[in-house]
Amino acid sequence: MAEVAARAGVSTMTVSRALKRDGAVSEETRRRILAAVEELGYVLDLSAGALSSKRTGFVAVLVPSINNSNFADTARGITEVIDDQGLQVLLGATDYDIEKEEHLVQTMLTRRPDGIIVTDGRHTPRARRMLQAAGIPVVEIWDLPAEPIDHVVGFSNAEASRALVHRLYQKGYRKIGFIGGASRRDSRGADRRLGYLRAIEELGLPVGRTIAFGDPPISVEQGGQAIVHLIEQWPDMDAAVCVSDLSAFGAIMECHRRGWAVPGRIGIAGFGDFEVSRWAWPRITTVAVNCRTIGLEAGRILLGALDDVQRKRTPMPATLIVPFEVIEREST
Amino acid sequence: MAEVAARAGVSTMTVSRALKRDGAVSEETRRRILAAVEELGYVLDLSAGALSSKRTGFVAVLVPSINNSNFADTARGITEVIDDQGLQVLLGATDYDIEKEEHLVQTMLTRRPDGIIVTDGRHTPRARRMLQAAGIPVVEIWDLPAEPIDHVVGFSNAEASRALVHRLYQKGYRKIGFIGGASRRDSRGADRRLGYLRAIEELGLPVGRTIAFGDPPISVEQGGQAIVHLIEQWPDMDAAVCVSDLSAFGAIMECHRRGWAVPGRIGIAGFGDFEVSRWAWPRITTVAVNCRTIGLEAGRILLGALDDVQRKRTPMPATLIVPFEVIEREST
DNA sequence: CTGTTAGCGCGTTCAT
DNA sequence: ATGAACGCGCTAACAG
Repeated sequence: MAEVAARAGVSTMTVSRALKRDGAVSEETRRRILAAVEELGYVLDLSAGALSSKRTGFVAVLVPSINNSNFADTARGITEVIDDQGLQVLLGATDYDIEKEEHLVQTMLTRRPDGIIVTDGRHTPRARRMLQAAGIPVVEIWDLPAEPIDHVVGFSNAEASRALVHRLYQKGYRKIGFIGGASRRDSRGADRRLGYLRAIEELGLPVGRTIAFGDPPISVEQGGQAIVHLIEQWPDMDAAVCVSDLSAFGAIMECHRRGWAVPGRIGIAGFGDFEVSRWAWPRITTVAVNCRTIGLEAGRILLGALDDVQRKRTPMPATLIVPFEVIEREST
Repeated sequence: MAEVAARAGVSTMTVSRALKRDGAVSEETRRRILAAVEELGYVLDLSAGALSSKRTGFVAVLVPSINNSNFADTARGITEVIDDQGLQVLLGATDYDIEKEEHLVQTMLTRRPDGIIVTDGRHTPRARRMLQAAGIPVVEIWDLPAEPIDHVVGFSNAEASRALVHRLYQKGYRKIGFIGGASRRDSRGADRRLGYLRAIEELGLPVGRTIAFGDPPISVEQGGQAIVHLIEQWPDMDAAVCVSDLSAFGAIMECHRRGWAVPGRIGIAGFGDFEVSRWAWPRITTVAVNCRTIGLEAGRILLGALDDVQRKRTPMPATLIVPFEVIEREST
């Protein structure tokens, strides 16, 4: 920067200003500086800038998996909003593991992000403590934690799942099973199961028709295996609710393979409105949540909080509930 | 750090050492320091460390899209390798746009990454210049650039596609069409089309049977539309090669919907071995590349180069060609 | 609109 | 095995 400054005949401070958005620099000076930058191939060093300005421009984002189009969409939404402000996302995947989340939180904090977005409201006590002590805005997404750390953008997975079962009931289904992951690692999956159970009970339908399969994310293959178990165990089953569209898709493909008509023999519904559900044959009934919107809103709330911090106002924790929608398609 | 040092009765330098892997600190001192760290809830500030050590511990990774399981797998592979060494991935998505790539390269370099991994061998001249001038190891992946910048981990998309067409020919297919994106933005897609054309010519099959659809990534929906065009335009068509599994999947589902048997009426093949292809009905013939391996190897090569740099050896540019495999499944 | 001074929180380097 | 002095490259704060 000193070289650029020398070449442009100004001080480094003026170069610094010219290279920022808000820099109050005369047009002529800026032109000379940018020319010098170009000639020297100079690239600003933000890590040094971060040290002196005490703002790194990083936003840490923790999702269960980037290899899941729902979370990838959310991450994109966050990135879109954040990019505009010249901030940079630090993405981490927890693999649905709160221990791993704790470790990632620690690693991320080491980079001094200006804010952090975490998926889920479940954390280890230590992770929770670190998040609270970090002194930066925190946004928990994709869930409605009972005790939010700070801001929240999410919805009730249980309510959504319950609404889906009610809709199936209205369509005439009476023997409704559930296919989901075995462990309690995936709290959203667990919530969906809860909503299913609540609905079954409310409606007085036969209970206990649940297949639990391996560690989340339970995927296409396990959906296929589960539907076979379900039908073999309870041959009168007329519908199956799956913890996600991926397992619903696997279940439907397995039904084709065995000559079980969907929805003729059995109706199948998923969760998440993945792209596959819109184009599968039959198209899959599901619960749609606007994943990108979750990301956009989380990003906006974070930016607002950051702005508050900069103006030395105390940010007010916000909770934003995004809508979900049961989408009926051909599979039920 | 000064507070930790005071509490542990040592200098900050000793704290710094205790917090690194290689730190030469006595067991007793380290124990006291870690205790102080825990009591004070101290978190190391790597951005400050980066400034003085001149190593940020960042590795920039540019992929066309994170919402594509192939690239997500590669990103995971890179992260796995890189994490072990305490490095942190800075992920960016170019949206298959080399202008956007140029902008991202600039943004990333601003963070002073220790190395950078870019997808594809096509770059704007300015991006190329910036990558070369950055003075850090560069790895180009997923392609075999004619003029590599530095290291390469990839394969020939054209060869892979060509092999697929030859395999279809062996199975008896003679009227083979191609479904892909319209623009030249996706260089891997363009390469696959090239390989298809080469094979068609070598085998003396009827040419011109190509449907080009919108901007990449062409996806499930466009696959469905394209197969209809293809069959209506050339009713004697007996097979279609799709630029990716997603479009192949869309094509197959559309065929189901219209009562065109796959592979009875028409054989359909994809590219990429996405999970959907393994579980769709019928399972989809495709070209498999080990995406995670591309990531792992790219990460390893980068780490090797970083090690060379640290030991002040000049790293030798390496080119690693990963294997591909034509996988025949039920759809052909 | 521009410059000066000081310092961000560490790690390097050298000394002990 | 440990410590002291210094500086990494930039920006905040203030002055002009």
